[in-house]
Amino acid sequence: MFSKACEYGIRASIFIAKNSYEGRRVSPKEISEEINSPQAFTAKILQALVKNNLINSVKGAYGGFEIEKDKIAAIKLSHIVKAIDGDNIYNGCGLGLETCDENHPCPVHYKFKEIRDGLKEMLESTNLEELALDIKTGIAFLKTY
Amino acid sequence: MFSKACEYGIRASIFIAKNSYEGRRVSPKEISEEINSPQAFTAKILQALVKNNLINSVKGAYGGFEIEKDKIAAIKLSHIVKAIDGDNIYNGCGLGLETCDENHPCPVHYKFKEIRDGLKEMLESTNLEELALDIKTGIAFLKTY
DNA sequence: TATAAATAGGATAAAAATATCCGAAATAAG
DNA sequence: CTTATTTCGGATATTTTTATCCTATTTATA
Ligand code: FES
Ligand code: FES
Repeated sequence: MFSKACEYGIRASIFIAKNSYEGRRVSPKEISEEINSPQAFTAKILQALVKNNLINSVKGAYGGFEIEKDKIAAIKLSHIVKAIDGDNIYNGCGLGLETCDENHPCPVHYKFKEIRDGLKEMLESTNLEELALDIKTGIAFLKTY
Repeated sequence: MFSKACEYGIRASIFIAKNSYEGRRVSPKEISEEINSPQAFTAKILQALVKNNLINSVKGAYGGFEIEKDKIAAIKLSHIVKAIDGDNIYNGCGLGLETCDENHPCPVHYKFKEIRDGLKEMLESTNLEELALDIKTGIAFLKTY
């Protein structure tokens, strides 16, 4: 569904959000340990999120990654997915035709569009605040063990 | 969403189904031209579908690929997807945790499960017959141009 | 200002997905 | 039986994704 990069990006963002609420910046090392992802690769993804203004980075001693508290609720999963995987998932044809065009539909167009729109709606209506809260309260997890 | 291989596999299957209704076997060459896919790669995917008993191959002169007419309606998209992409799309965690486990859910588990189950339901309730018919009547297409 | 601690970012490497090539095996028809 | 045709399947190549490594740059603090 999503690329590995995107999966890591979402998990990392949730972890950063949780820590930002607690007033702590986190490093790629800590992040990758907590979400069980390759450190250097995760760092690259964080760079992309910074460039897209979804998270903040602070260089130098006592630096790290954070998200402004009052921005957390405004960051939707859709923003993260779009920043990393682009918007093929929102607009692309399910059978891989060059463009998804209602005037020249593939055989699964109408059925697929429903799923795709459902996913889009879900990603657009889910924000980092609620997800971070689920981690904080311990009802959800960012790694298997 | 699906791999290229899976997209080609679905498009090829629909094309084969349509031609099987018309009593014609088709070659990888004709298939790849009609669905706009790389020929040799498509041939490999067809082999996999044959091994999974979803389509039939006939070697030698006047051979080609076909689907028994009375099997076409019984072949669901879900069978093709499972044969090529496996069942991660049906069971896998949306955030890439090793397993999707209700007892140890990721933060998007419940929201994601709904989408995933919707996709599964769609793939399981869509068969090759209806899709081939849409191609035959010209209301849907297997390539862009 | 010097030092230590961090992220940024370019260069590479490894793995997986996508794609091509070619000879072997099978089969229909003459 | 021979020939032409066609799928099968192994080997290889290319591209994309995933992952690692190392140096430069930035910044807080002593
Ligand atoms: S044309 Fe294929 S999903 Fe719209
Ligand atoms: S645990 Fe992530 S989708 Fe179920």
